[in-house]
Amino acid sequence: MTRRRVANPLALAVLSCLLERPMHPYEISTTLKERNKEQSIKLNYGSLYSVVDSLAKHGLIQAQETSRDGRRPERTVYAITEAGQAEFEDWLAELLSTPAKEFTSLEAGLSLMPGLPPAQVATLLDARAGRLREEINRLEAMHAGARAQGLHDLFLIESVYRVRLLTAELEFVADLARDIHSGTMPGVQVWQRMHELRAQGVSVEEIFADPVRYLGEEGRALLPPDQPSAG
Amino acid sequence: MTRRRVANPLALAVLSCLLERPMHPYEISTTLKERNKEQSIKLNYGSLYSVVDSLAKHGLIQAQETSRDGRRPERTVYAITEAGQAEFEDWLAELLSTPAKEFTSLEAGLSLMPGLPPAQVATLLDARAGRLREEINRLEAMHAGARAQGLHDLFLIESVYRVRLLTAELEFVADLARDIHSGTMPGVQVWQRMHELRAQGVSVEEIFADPVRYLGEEGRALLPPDQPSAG
DNA sequence: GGGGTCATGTAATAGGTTACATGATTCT
DNA sequence: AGAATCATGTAACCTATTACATGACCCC
Repeated sequence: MTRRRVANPLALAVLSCLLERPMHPYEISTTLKERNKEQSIKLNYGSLYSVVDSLAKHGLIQAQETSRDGRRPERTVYAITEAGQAEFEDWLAELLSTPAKEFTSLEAGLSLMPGLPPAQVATLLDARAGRLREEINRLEAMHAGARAQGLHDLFLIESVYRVRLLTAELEFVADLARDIHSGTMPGVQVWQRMHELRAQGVSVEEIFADPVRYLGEEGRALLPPDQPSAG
Repeated sequence: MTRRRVANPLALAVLSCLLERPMHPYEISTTLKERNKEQSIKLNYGSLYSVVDSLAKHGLIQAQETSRDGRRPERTVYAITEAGQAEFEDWLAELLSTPAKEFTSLEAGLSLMPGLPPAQVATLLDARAGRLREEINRLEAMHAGARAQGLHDLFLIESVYRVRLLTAELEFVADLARDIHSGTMPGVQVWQRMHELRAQGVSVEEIFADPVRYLGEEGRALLPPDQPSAG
């Protein structure tokens, strides 16, 4: 059983809007955009209507009225219920207090990194570092502007956090690219050699079957680590 | 149009296995688990079979044979195609070189943080910091063990990265909790006051309509920042 | 020899994303 | 007056997750 009846974080954003006053879905979406929440919570129209339906079905919000403005489509206005307020508080508390296992795309990439030759990987990481610098600069310029307008950091907090994460990522990526380029990192030679062998038509399977033959003593690191090497 | 025909990162992991040799889906899943890829790429059975079907439909892998071992269910063995190899390399290169916009749950939480009173938020963040410390310790112990076995950092790289991110998160969270607790952070007083008013039954809408009345001069920060304040 | 767990997968359902629809307003 | 954009939503499709199924092996 999934923890929450409605699991999409967009639902939490919807609740937060309705906590202020009743709105119809389109208005919710524009409100979220105005306040830049869509930078932190994925928003798209299709999902929004799904989520609103689902919240209503579970009694966390309630359709209030259906109005019509001229010949525009009908708009259904929703209000939050007591159950919805409770869910909002509980959910937000959970988000803040409990780290979730997140799967980032870089982590996925790193875990399969040996699938490309080291020189190429280092170059790709350099490119990433460049893009990270750009993004960090963009965000910091934005913060400076906002502060100049007299806005407190509290209103930028999620973006400040994002910059911190991006900075940590940048340091990591830049260091790693350097270590691979320079070849000083242990294991890079073996990695390089594996790609040379594959280019010569030796299959990965063969190499794994007898790594020491193909890779020399260094290849021993590819053997299953569980065997207690006697002596 | 979605960038890739098959978008789930699990598909990339599948391709990486088949690059080594043909396998059937269950074997792919055990291989990924053995190598701890499931720490970095979300794996579950249902998705695996979806993804394999989809890869086959798009010609990135090919069913080779259907064998049967005693009375066990039939197993279909798949091999990677040339198109699949190309896709693997291109996709992996993209993952490494191009930061994707990721939506983390903490960022979502931070962006709605004012929905709970400051003291509670600070306490929740303290709890998070504790959990982060535990997780970091757990991972570092694991790394130490792996290195003692003679494993290179290259084989731990995705986990080392994860520790870096968790550490950055921890620093941020601990600092923020401290600043909120101490009340030194600008804006915390207003935030606190808003919750007191709400507890007295004043709606968010009313406060926003006349923030200076309810919150004093500090409330001016809640007014839309775009108005050029004459003078 | 019965209860768990491994091996292997199928089916049903729920959730999310893309594409489409349609009248109103505004711009040139 | 035609093009673009806003306002508002519906429907179809695709993906992913959960639940279920079923025989084999292993342990006590």
